[in-house]
Amino acid sequence: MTTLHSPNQNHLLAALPTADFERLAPHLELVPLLLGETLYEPGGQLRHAYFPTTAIVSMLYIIESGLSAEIAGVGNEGMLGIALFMGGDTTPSSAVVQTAGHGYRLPGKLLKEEFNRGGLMQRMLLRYTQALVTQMCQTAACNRHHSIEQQLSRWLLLTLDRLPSNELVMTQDLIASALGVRREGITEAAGNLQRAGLISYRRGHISVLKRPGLEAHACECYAVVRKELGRLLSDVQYRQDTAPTRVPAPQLRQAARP
Amino acid sequence: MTTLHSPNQNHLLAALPTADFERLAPHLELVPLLLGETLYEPGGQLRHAYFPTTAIVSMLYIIESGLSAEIAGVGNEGMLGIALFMGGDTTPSSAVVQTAGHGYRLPGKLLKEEFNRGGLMQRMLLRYTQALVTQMCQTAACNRHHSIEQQLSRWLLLTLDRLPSNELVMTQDLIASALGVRREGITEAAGNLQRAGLISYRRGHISVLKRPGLEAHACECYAVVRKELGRLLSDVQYRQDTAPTRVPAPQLRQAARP
DNA sequence: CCCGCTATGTGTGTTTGCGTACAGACGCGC
DNA sequence: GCGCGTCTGTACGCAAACACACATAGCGGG
Repeated sequence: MTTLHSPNQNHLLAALPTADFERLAPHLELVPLLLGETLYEPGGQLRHAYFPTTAIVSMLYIIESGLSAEIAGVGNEGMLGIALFMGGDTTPSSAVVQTAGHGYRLPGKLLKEEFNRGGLMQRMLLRYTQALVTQMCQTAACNRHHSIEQQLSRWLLLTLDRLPSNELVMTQDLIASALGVRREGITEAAGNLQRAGLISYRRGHISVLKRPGLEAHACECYAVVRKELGRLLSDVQYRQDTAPTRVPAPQLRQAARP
Repeated sequence: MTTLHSPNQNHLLAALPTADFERLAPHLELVPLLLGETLYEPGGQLRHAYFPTTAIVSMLYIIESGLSAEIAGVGNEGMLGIALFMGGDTTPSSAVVQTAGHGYRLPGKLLKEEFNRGGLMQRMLLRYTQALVTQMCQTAACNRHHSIEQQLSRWLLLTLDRLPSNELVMTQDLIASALGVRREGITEAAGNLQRAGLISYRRGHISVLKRPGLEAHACECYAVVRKELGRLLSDVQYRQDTAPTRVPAPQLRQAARP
């Protein structure tokens, strides 16, 4: 019998040394992450760290006027709750579930303790934070200089990389608030991509038809983030025992362009 | 006799426990940081960490087309070279001196060693990184949603907070590349601020005349960053011996608005 | 003191994305 | 299988910022 869910579906958890993992395992709680659910409120205390397995969570920054901007996305390659070990227990950004699925959560106190042991877990978490920072930088520059259509392409590709299928369940409204643009802007950009035969759209479901074409439409930002994520997280050693339930290798695929 | 320069002018160095500081001190090298000088090239190896004292350094992200976006600014409240202890020895962003002055540099290897001791230095560096991340998030959102004039106001205030005087030496061209906009955009925005009597401009020199007015012109982003920086770095304990040469207290002033 | 470099001011036309408004269309639940 | 709520497509006018082009002015070096 195969378990449907396993902490090892998350790359960070799967890369923990056996001793560390076994110490944490009893405290890992499987939680369903519902579409649109808010994991962190801006300014609130962080009670848990989340390790997504099949879900994707978006780190959003919301300004006074209610407008938002996505800072970074987190899938099974990462975790949420960086601030727990960075100090200061709160984040200024909110975390919203972008693709429904599951994840494991760990009481914040335990994550902090584990981090402070200073072992491999610490190294991995810091390395991951660095990858996250890279993503944030690229997003910031992309926001500034690239068109909505390019940004949409980038976003679709990054999201797709975190999913097993080539279809994503997602309304244009949600995408718009992730990219920090109007819903109509997404309608138009998505329309263009559809007319170009790259994607197909149907009320809340987007299928990517021609991935290479989409990559050509996207700005360089996609390739850069992909490459950096690969570089920083590539040398991770997975535990032996993860083999059975392990996801089909680091799920982020190779970028097509050099 | 008073020394003109001292590592204690940098808040992070000034907050190190005596034992830690004395271990590092012999390796701290005072370097002049020239206007426009590039400390880090994107993708290059990080040889040194920099602790600005009187200089201000801008972390810039430059995209393929040559356009840029400022990620964050670093003055004597912080340091450059985060990636050294986060893992992966390189940064995707470049670091450019925005206000000439001085700083101390430390061989990267030593910073890493010190970080890995896991003491107060580690806690401080992580805490500072968290503050930096906050700044990056706010900048990203600000890029997306606020006008050039608001962004310019924010930027002037943040820069001013890191300087002893109310004048900054800075061409519109440099500001433009920091904010990732056209030079003409800055000319226009600065013209408006000048006509409003908030600043005065003269070929490479900007004086802030009415700080409160400028704060009113700026978006919320300024106040948010200020507050968060204060919160995260406020509980720092300075060493006794820093008293003589110490800068006039945490130089970041209190935000005017609540 | 003058020259030349560089910084700054200004103008025109164009593009992108925003705000608003509304019509149709899909799909879920009853 | 019907209805309603939500999602999607489209259209208009507008504002912000862009690209490009050029005129002027300050400052430092010779």
